[in-house]
Amino acid sequence: MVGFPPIYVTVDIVVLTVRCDRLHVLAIRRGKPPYVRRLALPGGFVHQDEDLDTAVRRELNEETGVDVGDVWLEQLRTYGAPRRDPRARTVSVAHLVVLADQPEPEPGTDAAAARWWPVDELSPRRLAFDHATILADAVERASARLEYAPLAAAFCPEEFTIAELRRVYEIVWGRSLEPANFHRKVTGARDFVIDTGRREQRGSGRPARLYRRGGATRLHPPILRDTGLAN
Amino acid sequence: MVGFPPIYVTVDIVVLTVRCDRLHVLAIRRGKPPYVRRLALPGGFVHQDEDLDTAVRRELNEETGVDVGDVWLEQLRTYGAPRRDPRARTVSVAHLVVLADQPEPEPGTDAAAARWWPVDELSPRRLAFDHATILADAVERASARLEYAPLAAAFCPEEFTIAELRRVYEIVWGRSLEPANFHRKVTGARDFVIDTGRREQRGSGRPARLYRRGGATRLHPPILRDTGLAN
DNA sequence: ATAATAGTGTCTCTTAGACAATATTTC
DNA sequence: GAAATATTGTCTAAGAGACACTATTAT
Repeated sequence: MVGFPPIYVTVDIVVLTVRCDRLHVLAIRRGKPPYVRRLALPGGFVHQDEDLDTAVRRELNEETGVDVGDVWLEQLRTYGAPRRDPRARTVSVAHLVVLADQPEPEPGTDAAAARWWPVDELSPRRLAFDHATILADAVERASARLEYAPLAAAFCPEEFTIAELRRVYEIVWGRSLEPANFHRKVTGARDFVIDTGRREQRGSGRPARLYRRGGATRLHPPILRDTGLAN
Repeated sequence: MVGFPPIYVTVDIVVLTVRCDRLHVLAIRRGKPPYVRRLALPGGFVHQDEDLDTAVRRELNEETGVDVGDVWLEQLRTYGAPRRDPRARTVSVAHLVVLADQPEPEPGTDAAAARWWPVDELSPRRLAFDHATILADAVERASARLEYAPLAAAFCPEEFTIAELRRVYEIVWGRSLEPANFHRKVTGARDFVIDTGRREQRGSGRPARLYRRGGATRLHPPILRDTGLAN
């Protein structure tokens, strides 16, 4: 292996959630150069004896205090432009994590610097390194996953109403969906959501049934975002 | 950056093509341990000043003599289990490359060891490292891409008939498609294929129109593989 | 009763899929 | 003409989308 200068391997983590009807991402304000005072995605070096997703769970816990028990976690893609970090050659394996709405990270811990930011307020200039690209790729991935995978439920609490599920689609896709058709679609798909039998009453209007996430790994047929405009 | 032992970063490349009506992958017989005489995917170390896809193109050219001008190249995913290579800790960024049928790699060159293998003849035990997993993931990715991306044309020569395009789908998906419906679908999708005006005559039967790949990056609506069975 | 939200019915239009029919070539 | 393959026509069924309608709660 001589002659091949080693490269630092890191993980970067795009943690998405929905709060106050907006898509949010977890980011940390940098305290030192490079990119002082800019925002960065949580992440860090992969340890010598650690699998990639193990590193993701460890960093997430260390840096943000997020409990990473049973969350949506998938590898996004790897970013390796030679000068993406001015200090040294690093290759970063980016991951996507999706959570239900969480309280703000605990103050007074290592996680204090981490905060939720509305994604649409993060102009590319506010982010360090190539993190704007990574974030954009993550949002696009989440958008695409909603079409045919049970990702929306990962944005919701354990039990949720169909309207809550629909709001996730609407917020991530930035368009409204027909409540009636959406309802039929997701309740009709086999094992996509499971009726708990309970109901929720939050305000005016007829109380909605509460559902849990079903065991299906795919939604078939998918809910397509567009009507061909993207062609 | 002290305290973080560096990790070797490599690229592994799954080069797929269709020859003789079967899906083939380019693989190299290993000459030394570990995994002597097993088959390995082409690949190698990422150089210090090289982007990831630059490394892919360089390795592909060096190891297989494949001309990597205008081919389908996409990043697949990154494999980083701590002991995936018994010699040292390596993280490999796997890529998918799709080509039209090529001649056998040139004998007498560095590429001599590389050969095309029918994918369905490569039992996991014949492959080195975690390359069986990578190959399986690559085939699954290609399968999925065919549904909504113009990947099939990458398996075909510059100009192709609709029947050739359909054969790609049939071979990768392992099922037959209705020629009439497939024809309507792909010729009807905007900018998916472009009629050259020419025709090809290869044997008996009415000569088929020749098409080129269109500029569309998406096929909408997609051609779905299954009818919900995968749910 | 009215407002509000949940959930169902129904209609139309598009598309997939099956398969018949036609077109154009070689033998 | 017979065989083979390409391409178009036609029918049916499923699903998407629009929207009317019913159900169940709070005020």
